[in-house]
Amino acid sequence: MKNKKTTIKEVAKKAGVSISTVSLVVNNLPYVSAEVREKVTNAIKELNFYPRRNARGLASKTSGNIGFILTENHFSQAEPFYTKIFLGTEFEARKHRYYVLLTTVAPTRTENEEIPRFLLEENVDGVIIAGKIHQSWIEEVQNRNLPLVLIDFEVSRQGVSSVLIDNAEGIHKAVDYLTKSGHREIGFIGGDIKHPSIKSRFTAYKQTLSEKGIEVRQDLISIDQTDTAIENGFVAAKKVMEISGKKPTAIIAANDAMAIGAIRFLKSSGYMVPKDVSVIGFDNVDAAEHVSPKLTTVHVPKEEMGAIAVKRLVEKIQKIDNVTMKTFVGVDLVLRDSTKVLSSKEVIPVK
Amino acid sequence: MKNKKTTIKEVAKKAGVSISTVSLVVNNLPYVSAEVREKVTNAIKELNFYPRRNARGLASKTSGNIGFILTENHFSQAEPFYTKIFLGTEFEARKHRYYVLLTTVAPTRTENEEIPRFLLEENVDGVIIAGKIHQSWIEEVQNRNLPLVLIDFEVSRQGVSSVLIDNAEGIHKAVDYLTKSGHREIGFIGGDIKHPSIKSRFTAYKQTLSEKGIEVRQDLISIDQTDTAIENGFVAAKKVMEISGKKPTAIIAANDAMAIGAIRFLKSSGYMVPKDVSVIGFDNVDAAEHVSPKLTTVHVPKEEMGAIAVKRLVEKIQKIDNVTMKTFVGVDLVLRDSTKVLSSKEVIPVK
DNA sequence: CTAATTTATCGAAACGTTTCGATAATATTG
DNA sequence: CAATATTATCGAAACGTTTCGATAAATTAG
Repeated sequence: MKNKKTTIKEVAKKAGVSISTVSLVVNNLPYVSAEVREKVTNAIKELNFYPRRNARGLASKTSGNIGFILTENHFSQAEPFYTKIFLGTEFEARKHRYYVLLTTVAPTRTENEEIPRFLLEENVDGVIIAGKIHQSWIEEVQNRNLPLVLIDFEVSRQGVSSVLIDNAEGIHKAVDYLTKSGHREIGFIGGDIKHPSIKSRFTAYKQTLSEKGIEVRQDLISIDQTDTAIENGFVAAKKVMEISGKKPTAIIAANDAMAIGAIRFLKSSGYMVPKDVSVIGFDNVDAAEHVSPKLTTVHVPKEEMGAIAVKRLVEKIQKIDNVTMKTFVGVDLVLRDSTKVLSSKEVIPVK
Repeated sequence: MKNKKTTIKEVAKKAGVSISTVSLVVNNLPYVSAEVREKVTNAIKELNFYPRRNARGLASKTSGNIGFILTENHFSQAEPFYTKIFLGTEFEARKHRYYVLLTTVAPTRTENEEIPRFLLEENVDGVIIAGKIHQSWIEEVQNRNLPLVLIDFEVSRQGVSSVLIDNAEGIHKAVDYLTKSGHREIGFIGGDIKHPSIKSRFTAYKQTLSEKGIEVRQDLISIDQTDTAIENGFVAAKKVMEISGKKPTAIIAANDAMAIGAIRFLKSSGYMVPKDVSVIGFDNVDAAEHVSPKLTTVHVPKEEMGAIAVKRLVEKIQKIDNVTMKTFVGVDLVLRDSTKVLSSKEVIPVK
C-alpha cells in the first residue's frame, strides 16, 4: 500500500471538518463529538494519514527523541555491557513512541570538547547517561533544562535520577555463597576503584567478610588497576597470588572481564579453576558462558536497567513524577563452573 | 555557557542582515559577500546560535536521520554481530551529521505487521537493513522512495545497494589453511542455509575442495539446521561425527556460534580440539576469544561494514552516486588455538 | 426561566527554518 | 557603450502541524 504523503489538510477536507478538529482526533484530545470523531478516523484510515515528525516537533516544541550518552571507551569495549543497556532502552522507548539517539563523549573534559549535536540542535526531550561520566557533561544537560537519568552512576545533584545496580547485594550473595561453600580465604580484585559501582562492590566485600567474622586480609586484595579490563584482571590476580601468604581459595572480581583475566592468569600459572581457586565475576556478560570453566557471576539485568531508565525519563519528560529517584535493580548469583564447594558446612570462625 | 535558545531572527538582527542571509551563511551557501559573511559568523558565535533540527527538517523536507532495521531474532541474539555493525553505522553517521534510528521487524511478514514508525512519520532520509529480511520490508522502504542499503543480504532488485561479506574468500582461506596444514577430511556444518551468506559459504567450501581435488563427502556435511545458533552447532557436529565413515580432522562452521556449539559437542564426547578435530568458525565475534580453546575464525570487519553502508547510503541520499553497488568487505583468517597443523606439507591428492 | 458552565467546532497565528523570486548593483562580453 | 550575466541582499511564502481564542450550541445549576 503506497503512502501518498497525505497531509492533515486532505484529511480535514475528506472528513468535512477543520484542521484543528483533525488534530484533536489524531491526538486523542477531548471536545470532539463522537460522530465527528468517527468521520475523521475513517478519513485518516482511507487516506493512510500519518503526521510528520518534523511538523509536530516544530509546532509542539518536542523532538520525540531520547538522547543516550556514554563515554568512548565504554562504547568500544569488547564486553557489551553498555550495548545491552542501550538495546534495553531502545525496546522500552519504542513502547513510549520515542526514538533513542546514541552518542559518545570523551571520558575527560577539555575546553573545546564537542557537545553532542543532539543537545545543540535541541533534538532530544531528555537524556540518559550510562556509566561513569565527567560531571561537566551532566551540567551540559542540566543547563538545558533537560530531564536526565543516569545508569550505573550517581551524583549528589538536584534533579538527577539514577538506575543503579545493587552492588552490595550482589557481592553479599557472592561472599555468602563462598563462605557457605567452605571458603575463608577470599580475595578481591578490581580496577578503576573510583567508579561508584566498583567502590561499593569493594566496600560490600569487606563489610560482608567482617559481618561473618572473617578477617579482611590486605594480601588477598588488589584494586589499583586503572580500569576493569581483562588484562588488568590478569595482572591483579597475579599480584594477589604472588604477595599473599596463605593463598586464596576464591577470588571475587569487580566485573566479568577481570574475572576472565584472573582465570587466564591462574590457568597459565598452573592453578586449576575451580579446583585450586574459585573465581566469581560480576555482570554476567555473554563471555561468562564461553570461558572455560564457565564463569560463576553476579547477573545484572542490563536490558531491564535500560528499560527502567527510559520509564523514569519519560515520566520526567511528561512531568508525571518530578521526584528524584534512585532505582536499584536486583541481582542474582548465577552458579556455573568456576566455583567449587570446599565443604558443605559454613565455616564459623573459632576464636 | 548557557544556551539561550536564540533563533535565526536574533542573529539576523544582531548582524544587521536578513534571515535569508543568515541562512545562506549557516548553510555555507554562495552569494554572500565576505564582509557580510564575517559579520554573520561573529553574531552566530556571540549568540551561540544553533539551528533547530525540527525547523530545518520541516523547511527542507529532510529528517537528518538514517533508519537501521533488523529482525527481532538478530536484535536479541547473544553474539553481538549485528550490534557491532550498528555501532559502526552510528560512528560513521555522526561524521555525516546524521542520527541513526534503530528498530526491529518480524522475521516473517503477516498482514498486520507493524511498519517501523520512522517510515510512517517520514522521519528518516534513508534506510539500512542488516541481515536477512522478508522481501516485503524492502518493498515497504522502496515504495516510499527512500534510498536503501542492505548489509549481509542482497536481492535482485533495482536500486538496492549491498555491503556484503566476501564469504567465498573467507571460506577459501579457511580451506586453504586447513589443506596446507595437512587436513583432507574437512567437514562443514551450517544452519539457515537459505541465508545468502551461509549458502555462499557452503558453496565456497565445496568449490574450494573440488579445486584442490579433494572429494566433497556428504557424510562430513550437516547443513539442515533451522538457524546458526550454538545449540544447532552442537547438533550438527554430533550428526557429522555419528554418520561419517572416516571421521573429519577438521570442521568448518558457518559461523562462530555453530563453531562454539561444535566445540562443546566434541569436548563433551571425548574428542579433543584441536588434537582430534580442528574447528574453524566465521565472523570473529567476541566469544571467539573466550571459548576454550580459543577459536580460529574468519574475521569479518563488522564495524567497517556499518561504516561503508552509511557512506553508500549518504551518497544515495545526496544523489552523489545513484549507481547500485555491491561492496564486498575483505575477510581474514585469524589463527587461534582451535586448529592444528597435521603436516606442514600441503597434501596433494594422488590419482 | 435565566445565568453560568461545558462542549463543539473553527480560523489563523505560531513554531523556526529554507528557498524562491524580486530588486539592485557590479562585472563581463560583444 | 549597451546588452547580458553574475553577484548580493532581502521579503515573504511555504513546510505541516499545534494550539489558542472566538463563536455558538447544549447542558447544568440556582
